[in-house]
Amino acid sequence: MEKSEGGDSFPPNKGQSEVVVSSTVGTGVDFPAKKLARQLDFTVFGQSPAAAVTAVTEQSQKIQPLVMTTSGTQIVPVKLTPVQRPQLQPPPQPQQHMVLMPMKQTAVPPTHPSIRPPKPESPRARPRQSASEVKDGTPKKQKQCNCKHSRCLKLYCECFASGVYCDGCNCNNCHNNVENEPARREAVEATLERNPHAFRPKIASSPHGARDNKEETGDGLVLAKHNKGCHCKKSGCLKKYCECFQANILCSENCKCMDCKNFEGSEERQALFHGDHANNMAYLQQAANAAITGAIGSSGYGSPPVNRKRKSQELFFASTIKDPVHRHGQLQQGNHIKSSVLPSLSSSPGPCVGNATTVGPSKFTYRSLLEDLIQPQDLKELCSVLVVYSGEAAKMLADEKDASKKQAEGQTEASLASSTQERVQNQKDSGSEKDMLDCCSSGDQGEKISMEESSLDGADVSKRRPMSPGTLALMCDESDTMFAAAITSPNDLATLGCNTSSQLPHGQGMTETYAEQERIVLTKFRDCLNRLVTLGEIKEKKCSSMVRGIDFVDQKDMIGNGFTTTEMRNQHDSFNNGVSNSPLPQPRTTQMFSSVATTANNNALPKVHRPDENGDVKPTI
DNA sequence: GAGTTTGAAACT
DNA sequence: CAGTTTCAAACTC
Repeated sequence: MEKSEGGDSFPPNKGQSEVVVSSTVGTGVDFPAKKLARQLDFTVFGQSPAAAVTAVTEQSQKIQPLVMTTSGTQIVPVKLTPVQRPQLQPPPQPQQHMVLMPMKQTAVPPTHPSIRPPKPESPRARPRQSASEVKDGTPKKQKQCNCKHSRCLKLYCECFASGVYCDGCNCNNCHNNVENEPARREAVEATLERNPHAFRPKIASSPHGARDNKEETGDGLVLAKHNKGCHCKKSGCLKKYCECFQANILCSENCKCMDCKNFEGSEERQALFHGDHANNMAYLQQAANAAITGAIGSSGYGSPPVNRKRKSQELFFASTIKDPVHRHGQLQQGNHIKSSVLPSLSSSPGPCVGNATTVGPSKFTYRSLLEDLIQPQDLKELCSVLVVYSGEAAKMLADEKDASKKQAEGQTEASLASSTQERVQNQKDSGSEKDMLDCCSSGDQGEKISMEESSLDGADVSKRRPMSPGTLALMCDESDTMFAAAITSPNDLATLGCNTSSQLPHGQGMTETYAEQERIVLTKFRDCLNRLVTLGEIKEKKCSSMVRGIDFVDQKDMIGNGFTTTEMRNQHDSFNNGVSNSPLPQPRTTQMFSSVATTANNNALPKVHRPDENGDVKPTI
């Protein structure tokens, strides 16, 4: 098997087309490739060239011929996608893959545009800083070695081990370049002679390569094994000295390490994990984003690998409680039902839930920063307010139109007739407002706040009684299909509209009213969302500052169900209170709602009372 | 930035 | 295969 994988045939033989030589562990998680360069995967020979090509990133700035084969195949080192760095390393970085390039029966190493000029002695640049490390999430250049005595022709040299020429490295007496290709080739052969697997990936044991072997569990955990295993003695396998740790994998039975702490459940490992994340704002932001977008799981947010090795220590599930993130996830599980009723605004949907319910105790998921901030009743009230706004807008427009119409025609009509019409109109207005409030109250009474239910409600209501365009607009996402199916003719549309709209004499007026209603509703809704964003940012900052406090015990009250700091609690309450008349300065959440409510006709806003979470009845709208 | 520590690679 | 040395990255100060 290995003979055919290319590792033994470095240069490989029988390469016929451009294929990816290494897929390594490019899982997308953020950690520097570093020594993982030696995880070059020769096991994927035979993969489709298309897949191979797509696997190569544009960062293949260092595409260089590496080894000439006797069978017309050339291994070309290429930079590849970032490899996952242990949870401690936030940013991704390019990794190197090797691509077999078809040769043209020439023993001369083909030149490549990206081949840099020979560099006998590289000037110092950033010593000991991987060029491929990234800062601020921006991928940087490939790692640069600092070899001094190996001429970059031994596996000590990461460039050499990666199968790439040194490029911009800080090495001395470098022979890992095109000008020293003969010596380089000789070194490769010698290396392969010593160890036929020298250029094979270190991480992964599957014949399909590292990628296949590094299973991701959905939350960033990587299941993989170091082929040879580490032999750490003093680092506890919790430093980058350890290749397993560096590869973001747990030590396995292949390892011969001493005092290993790189296993799932290791308190030290988790403590390290926590501490690093606590100081890493990027992770917080990433988690927040993941929660919001639902892009949770495989690579968005580093997490400890699953247990692969339990030497002398048992799993400490309880220890994960120390982990704010873990606890977060656990609480998320417990809180899922509650949060799931707000799929669009609250926690992230599927992935989060799936992970939380299917993975082991050390897995964690992410919650929206707004999860505990927005309650179902909040949404209900928001919808109610918007519906009221819609009705008010329609009413005002109708009044204006009516007034202008009367001004135009009133000159010639009897004052009695005019006043009669006005009375009728007012009655209609009242009726429309009443209808709209009925719509709202119907929603309230139903207590069906979940999106799916509200959608059904909307469909039912639309059959029973007219709905304002504002209401329909609020339901557009959920009931588009039903709404479209229900409206089979313009008459239906008119029927669906609230009476306020139907009272308008002309379709044109109705359209304008609808437009105005929609504009108002959407504007207010946008304002609410903007404020939610602000609140989320506030919460994030708060979370971050507390996480930085190192004292994770205190974070219990911050993350998860207990995330109700005074500020956020107030915000939440104010959210519920809406346009409460509290003399105290209103938190931002209050402003979010009050801005909606106060800009409307205050006299038209109904007073709705409902018990809050604590059973207290408070005025809301 | 210099010095130390560490563990893989190389060597015996 | 085991022990030692070399080496360069990781780490510390």
